[in-house]
Amino acid sequence: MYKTKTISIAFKQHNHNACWGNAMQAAQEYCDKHKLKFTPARRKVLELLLSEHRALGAYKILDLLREAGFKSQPPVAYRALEFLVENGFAHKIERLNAFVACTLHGTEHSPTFMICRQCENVAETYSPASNLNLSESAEASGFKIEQTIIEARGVCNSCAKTEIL
Amino acid sequence: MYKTKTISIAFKQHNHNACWGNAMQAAQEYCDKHKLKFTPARRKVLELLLSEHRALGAYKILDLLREAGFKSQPPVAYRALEFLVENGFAHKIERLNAFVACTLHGTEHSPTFMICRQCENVAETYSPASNLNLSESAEASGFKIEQTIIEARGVCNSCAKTEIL
DNA sequence: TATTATTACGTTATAATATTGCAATAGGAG
DNA sequence: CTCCTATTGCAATATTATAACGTAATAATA
Ligand SMILES: [Zn+2]
Ligand SMILES: [Zn+2]
Ligand SMILES: [Zn+2]
Ligand SMILES: [Zn+2]
Repeated sequence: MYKTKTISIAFKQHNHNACWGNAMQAAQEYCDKHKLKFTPARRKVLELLLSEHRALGAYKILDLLREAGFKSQPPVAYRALEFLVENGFAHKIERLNAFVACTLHGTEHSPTFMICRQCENVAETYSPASNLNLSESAEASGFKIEQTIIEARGVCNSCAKTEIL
Repeated sequence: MYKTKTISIAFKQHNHNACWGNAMQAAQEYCDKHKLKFTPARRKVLELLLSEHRALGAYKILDLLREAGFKSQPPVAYRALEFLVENGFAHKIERLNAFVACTLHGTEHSPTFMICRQCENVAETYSPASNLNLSESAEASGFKIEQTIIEARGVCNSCAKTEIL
């Protein structure tokens, strides 16, 4: 677990070990600063989500928590996930009923997810221009947008290569 | 049911009776043309979805089917919904685990939904420009987008007026 | 028409996802 | 320490969705 091997995130090569460590450290610092309790269960769930750039379902997380010696009733996972999502450390991918660690924490952002339908890796990007367009058209009808989530489904580069044609 | 009263769709005033009738007729014609079986359950579910511009959960639909004299085991609703979604007559709103009738049927479209968090009305619009931007940035990382869904959450005009401040 | 294949339906059961309620406990503020 | 609040432990339950399988209806073929 937490190998140094570079894996594809945002379907790009990167040093995932550093990626993981930076994110955990940033989370710790953010919690310290905002007096949030980064309890063992919350920390562990974030570690699990960060271990790969894939979406994990709540019950998968629950299994992993149990393996790690935590209690394993559903609320354990759901409460930790709620904390992480509320504080911007993770996002829920609605299409998958699953969760990913946020790769853009701290910045105010409307996330766009690119979800590979084959490997279920999830890349998160900003979506600045598009949201702007959307806001304008919404305002025309008096709708006030508070949050926008874009979920794009497709195939990543490496899965496309191995696809049966 | 199916009153003539104009209600807010896309959070705009319109003659919903005509809106409903046109959509049902278009669905019938599309099914005739494509040799799709527009069976009573499928028709009824589309009628229900079209009766308001709100998202309905599968079990709510199931209740309404039962009231209308249909069988009421979950597969009855899910099968009809699957048919409607597959053929573009309805969309699933993932955030709500619920379904809305498509208001842009026939046109190839990547839907954008504006979902009022208060009344749960759902307006569907195109999202042309934004998808273009997205495709470009996706291609840069080798990700091939097949489908994009944008779900914007907020408050509609009329709910905003009544909101507790 | 008879034969075969396909599609849809009826029914039961169960899986997968998520929440509620309440008692017990742990940490901080005063 | 004591009060207060946030968090946890635990049991039950709610909600959403699918699997499995036989039957009936329809379509395609002969
Ligand atoms: Zn990484
Ligand atoms: Zn992939
Ligand atoms: Zn209407
Ligand atoms: Zn509203």
